[in-house]
Amino acid sequence: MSDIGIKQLAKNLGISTASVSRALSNPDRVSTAMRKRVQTAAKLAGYRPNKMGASLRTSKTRNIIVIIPDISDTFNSGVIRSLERTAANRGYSVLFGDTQGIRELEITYGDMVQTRQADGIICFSHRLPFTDEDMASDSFKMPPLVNSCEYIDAAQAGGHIVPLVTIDNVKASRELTQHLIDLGHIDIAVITGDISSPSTTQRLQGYQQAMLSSGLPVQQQLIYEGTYTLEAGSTITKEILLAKKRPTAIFCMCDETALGCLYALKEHNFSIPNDISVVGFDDIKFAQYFSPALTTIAQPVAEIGQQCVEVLIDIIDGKEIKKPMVVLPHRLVIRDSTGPRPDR
Amino acid sequence: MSDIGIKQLAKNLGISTASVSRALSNPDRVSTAMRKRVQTAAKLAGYRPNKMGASLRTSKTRNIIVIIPDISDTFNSGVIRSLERTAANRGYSVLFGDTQGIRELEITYGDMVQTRQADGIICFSHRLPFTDEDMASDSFKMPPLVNSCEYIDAAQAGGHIVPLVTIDNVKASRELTQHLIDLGHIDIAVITGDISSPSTTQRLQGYQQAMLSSGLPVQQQLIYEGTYTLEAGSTITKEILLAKKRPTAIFCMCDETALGCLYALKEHNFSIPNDISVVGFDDIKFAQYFSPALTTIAQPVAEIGQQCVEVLIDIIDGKEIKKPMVVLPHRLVIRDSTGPRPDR
DNA sequence: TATACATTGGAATACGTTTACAGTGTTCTC
DNA sequence: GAGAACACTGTAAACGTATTCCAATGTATA
Repeated sequence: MSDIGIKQLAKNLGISTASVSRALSNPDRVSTAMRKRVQTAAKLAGYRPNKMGASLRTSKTRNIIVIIPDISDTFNSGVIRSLERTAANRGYSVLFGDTQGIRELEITYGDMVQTRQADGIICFSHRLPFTDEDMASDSFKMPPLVNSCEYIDAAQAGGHIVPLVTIDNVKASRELTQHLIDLGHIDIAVITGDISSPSTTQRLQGYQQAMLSSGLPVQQQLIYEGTYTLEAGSTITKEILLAKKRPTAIFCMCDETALGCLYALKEHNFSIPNDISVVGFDDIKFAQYFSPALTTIAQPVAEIGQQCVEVLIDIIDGKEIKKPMVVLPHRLVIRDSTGPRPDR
Repeated sequence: MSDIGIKQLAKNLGISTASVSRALSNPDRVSTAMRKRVQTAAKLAGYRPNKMGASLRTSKTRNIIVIIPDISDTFNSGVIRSLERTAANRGYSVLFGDTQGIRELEITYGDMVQTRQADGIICFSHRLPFTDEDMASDSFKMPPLVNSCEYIDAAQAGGHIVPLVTIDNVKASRELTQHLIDLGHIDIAVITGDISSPSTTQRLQGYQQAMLSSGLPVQQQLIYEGTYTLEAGSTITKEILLAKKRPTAIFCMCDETALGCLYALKEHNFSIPNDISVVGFDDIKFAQYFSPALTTIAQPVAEIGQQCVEVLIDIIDGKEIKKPMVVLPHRLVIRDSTGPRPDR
């Protein structure tokens, strides 16, 4: 803990700094005697190599910057935890940038690779964290970057391929909708996420596909634009209840929204699933404790986080990536918030 | 974005690196003409200063490491978000270390200040992230560190005073218990958090104080040792229901536990608050959407995060800190999960 | 025995920045 | 108009490490 540097340590031992460095970070390039001597001396003196110095020399920071619109979102939290864990195992630290969806902040955090504060980026947004200006420049070089859960349009990315770790949103959404259709539901309302995000679009697609392939009409007035929040679920559900012809099922595009939805329904004395069925998406840890327990799509949170980091590190290490897209399996979890369509 | 350094930029402009550095980071120490010239050239060339180099020189990283047992805990998430935001405003980045309560990981992350990867630490644990061995060493110097919500025993800290940002857990717990007592409850069960954490002990104290000052007995068999999790709430509640003499109220030491508790009660067809009252602690964003909406103690999440960062940066900047402990106001939020003691 | 070869340690350098110090020219003061 | 004060810029030395050369030593080969 004493503020000792490699030079001082070398001097104490009467050897060169090179030997110290080797003994500590490349132990096999040095004799056993030397290795032991240096290592014990280092421990004794409480020597801690200054990572700044090392980083400057090697131009590797062993940091990963995670750019995320809302770090306190429950689904994200799960992924984050896994990210951090995997990164730590691989010898990387994780920095977080919570952007609140603000473009300017995205750019700021995106810049951290350029300024050598991080070796790569994991992004939870559908936009790249670089200015159009930067990306248009012909000297632009895409830094190591992996996207989590949100597809980035190749056009927006200026032709760059952005690796992606995700589930198949279309398919998951189709299955979830099909589950409702199988229960006899015909009028199925949807509360979407932010309409600008591809995950929302994809889930909407899945919904439409399921409806059409069962010969059911897609009713535009049943599609409500929301956000991935509790509040949206609550307020929009009230709106839905005011409709002349009420749906018998509500598809919420995330679990938080579904909780808001359940809340509003119960507030108005609807019985779930007897009067109205509700489904969510994500399977956050609370979902099974909701009342009623929520039918939803479970995303493999831990695997998503892990894969993001693995792929990113591969890119950082300059390895060839076979597939730019990792699609992980989801799971339809049927609980108590869905039931047969009520007779009218 | 082109990989250009300060030297090259200086050479291009036919000036010294000193002038470039000054023009960019100390603009007032340079003539207007020079400033403009350098700034436009820098922008044009896409020059991004290498922070590693700067850090090495200044021995400031502008990083803060946050050591936290569970990053995905809903209460923590809120604080984290605020932390990150405040830090960013003050020009600091935040690194996260999720320790899962594992001692070894705490140490690893605690070491990041010694290895110059961060300037200070914000800690969410009741233990310091240093080995006893290190702390015993007389060359040990406490790095800038602030504790969030958890008191650290001075003895454990080897006599060091550890700044703390928290609410008054004893008082909050007392008020919460008093609320139940005011409703006529006498047999009030408690589901604690991890018994090793001071916040739990303090909340327990508050409970006992309230009981005693109302002349009610503290019944040891009503105090159940749990953890700050959903699962604990659910399983322990079932245990409580099996007791010969059932309590009429349950005090859960965090909202997640309370949700688990509500779940178990409903599963066994208890009506809340008619049969049993339930209170939580924290007021996580879900609390008001629970059914019934949860009576709880609201912690000022945003302020906690902000204060932690402010105090830490003051310490880093070597400022004298007036008070080593910042106690923020909490708020008793009465919702629908509590009601009068039922007649038996 | 002489030569090639493997192993090991040391000296020096580079990474990219900031900053103390020195130097130059300009303006101000009396 | 001389000297001081000032504003600005350049020179060069760090910061702490990893690594590339080289030299030296010991070891196996011809």
